[in-house]
Amino acid sequence: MPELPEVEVVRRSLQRSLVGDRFNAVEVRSPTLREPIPRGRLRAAARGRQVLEVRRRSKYLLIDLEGAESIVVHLGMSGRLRYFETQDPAEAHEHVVWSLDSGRELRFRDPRRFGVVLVLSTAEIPQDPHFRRLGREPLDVDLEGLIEGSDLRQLAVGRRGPVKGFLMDAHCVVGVGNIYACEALWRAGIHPRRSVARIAKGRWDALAVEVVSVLREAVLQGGTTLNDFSSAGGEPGYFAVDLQAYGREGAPCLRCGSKIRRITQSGRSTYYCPGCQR
DNA sequence: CGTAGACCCTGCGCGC
DNA sequence: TGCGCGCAGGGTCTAC
Repeated sequence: MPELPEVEVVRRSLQRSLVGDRFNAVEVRSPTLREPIPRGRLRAAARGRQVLEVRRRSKYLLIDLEGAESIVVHLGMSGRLRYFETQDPAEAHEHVVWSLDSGRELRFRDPRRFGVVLVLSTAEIPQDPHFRRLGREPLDVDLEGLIEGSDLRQLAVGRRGPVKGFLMDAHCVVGVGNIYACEALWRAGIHPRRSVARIAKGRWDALAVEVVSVLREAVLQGGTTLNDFSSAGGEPGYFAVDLQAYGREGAPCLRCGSKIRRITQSGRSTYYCPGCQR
């Protein structure tokens, strides 16, 4: 479900309506997601603590609480984090349900259970295995600025293999998943199988520009809803209509008219235009 | 060190 | 209608 834009959209809706609210209880309904859910720590963190801020690092949501602890949520492939009224009927696969002082509930639902829910102290976060080796935020305006061609080129030094895998490797650049990797490469006119060792300086620049623009546009459109993605308030995203390569196998390229092709790379579908991606 | 493949898990749409 | 297959937005571990 979620790449950087979708996680960012959820973050923004939580930031708007969760900050200032207070957790008062949590119910853990399944023992394990991708990792065991830390019941005890989650319960302690839910006891009367106010939400100070909701942040994002890579595809992780960080719900900062009083007491210098954060509830950390990763949505995996099928995870959703949404609030509900208490009387709203429960759906299948609601693994964690928090109740809030406002009377609402925050529910984490994840049929495939590739997601993660944990609690970390502020001090633990940078050292934690989930965060320690993460790469560059492409849209981090405050700290490092937008990602540039020179950043990508440096990150790719010593690497081999196709550029699509490089873009999707969170140890290099975070937040770019299968959809936006395909879209950025289409926009930049770069073949997804091209080796990172064979990309000229100017093309790295173009790629960085397109990574930034596709992610930004997707955030503005509320993310990409293919199946069931929604913000924390339940609104779908509208970027799917702007996808120009992903999911368009056999359809004409919107730039050159060639048929969009689907191939498999590292077990994931790649969509690209054989006519204008080189 | 880096990369490719298997694997984690459930649901959906398709062809038969 | 029912069944099997392939596919799905992520990440980690293992074997090379």
